[in-house]
Amino acid sequence: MRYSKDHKRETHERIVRKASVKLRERGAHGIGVADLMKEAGLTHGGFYAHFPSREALVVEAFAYAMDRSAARWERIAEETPADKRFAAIIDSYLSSAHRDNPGTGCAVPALAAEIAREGSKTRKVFAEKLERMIDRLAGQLPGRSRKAAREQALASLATMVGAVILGRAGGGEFSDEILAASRKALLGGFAPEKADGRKRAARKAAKPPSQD
Amino acid sequence: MRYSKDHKRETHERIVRKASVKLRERGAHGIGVADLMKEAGLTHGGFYAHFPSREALVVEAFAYAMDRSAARWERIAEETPADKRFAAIIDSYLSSAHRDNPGTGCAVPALAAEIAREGSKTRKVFAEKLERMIDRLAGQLPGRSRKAAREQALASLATMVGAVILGRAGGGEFSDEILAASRKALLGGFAPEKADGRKRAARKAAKPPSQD
DNA sequence: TGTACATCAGTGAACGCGCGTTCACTGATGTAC
DNA sequence: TGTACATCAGTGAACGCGCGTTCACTGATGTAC
Repeated sequence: MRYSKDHKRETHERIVRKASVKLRERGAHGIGVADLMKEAGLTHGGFYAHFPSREALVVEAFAYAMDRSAARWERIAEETPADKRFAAIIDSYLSSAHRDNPGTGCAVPALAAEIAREGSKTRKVFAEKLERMIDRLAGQLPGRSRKAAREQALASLATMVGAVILGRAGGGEFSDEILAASRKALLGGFAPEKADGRKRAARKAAKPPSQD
Repeated sequence: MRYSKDHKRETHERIVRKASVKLRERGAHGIGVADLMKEAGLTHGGFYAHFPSREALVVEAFAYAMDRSAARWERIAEETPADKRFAAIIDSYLSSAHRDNPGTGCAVPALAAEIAREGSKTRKVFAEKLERMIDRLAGQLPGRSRKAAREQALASLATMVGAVILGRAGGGEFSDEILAASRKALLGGFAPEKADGRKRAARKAAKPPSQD
């Protein structure tokens, strides 16, 4: 071998990682192959040494982002006492930081509507990754039957995803309002993060926290 | 005037109406000017006699669809006893018929994620139309303070939008499951439409019901 | 009422640009001896 | 250890296609007289 054993794999992963950020920020059709490669510090010609098509990268980057989200939830669960885990996930998901940084946030609010229009292969990847996320969420709801926990996880995820999408699209005052109302609905009135325009602006300027 | 007074206005409206269906089905960037005009029975060259740019049509078609959704909720409210109005809207929104027919359904789950990436002018139109929808929804929650009704309407809308998006992207068994779980969460266990794969297929084949 | 004229909604060819993809080439690095 | 060679990750020019937009033209219809 002419390059270190892992060289190509590392490049491949770097492309996927950088692409997953840009795709969440700009949408599945919002950025071209040349820009995607530039993000990874390469030129566009080399792209096809790593992926059979642009579409293949989109699917891989999307799957990567969803795995990161599930992993993040696992990490939050490890770091939090059992009875506060669900609330900790909700608070993180419905934070203004998550809303304001789609590139490092959950891929579902950023890309699910576009996934719905893709072929069955892409949708299948999505469905698999989504199951993992739901399992992680349902796992933080003890003292219920498996069925009841799953039901609550599904409905909670719907609220979380809808709130982040609406918050991002609406902007302004409304944007804080819908996060707060959704948090309240999911956690029963507990609302640690107050809506605050200045705080929002400050967070936006700060280094984006990872929500992966 | 060479043509009947309303001729141009009628054509304009027909383009907007047809475009609003296709845009909801295929996304804001999923269809071209030529196809959009073809839908209205015209050729692409005439487009710029009606709209300054493709973008302008997208905004207009989007606003049109959201107005239709708010109007639809008003109509449901008129036809339903006061204490069942909220449930009637939820049931309609979280139906498999709505999930399976994005083109005639609510524009929010179809297009909100893309709206979030548009300029402030588009986002402002979205925010205005969304307020109307929220008012209509909050209006069906009597016996609460205005503030409490609005909060519940916001959180409910988040759940509704998230459930339809996830249902569309996920497909299969999951798709019925998330609608049912969300309905249960919003209405407290009342679930008139059972998850049923065959029924879903049958509805899909049938003429799409309007969810506008 | 009938005829000549004016208007403009709509047509369709053409343009320019961006983007996904291809391909001949380069040069850095590992291997053989 | 040092040198010649082989490999292939990455380069960048080029191609072809689709799409938004422009524009000269058409022809249906209303108006003037």
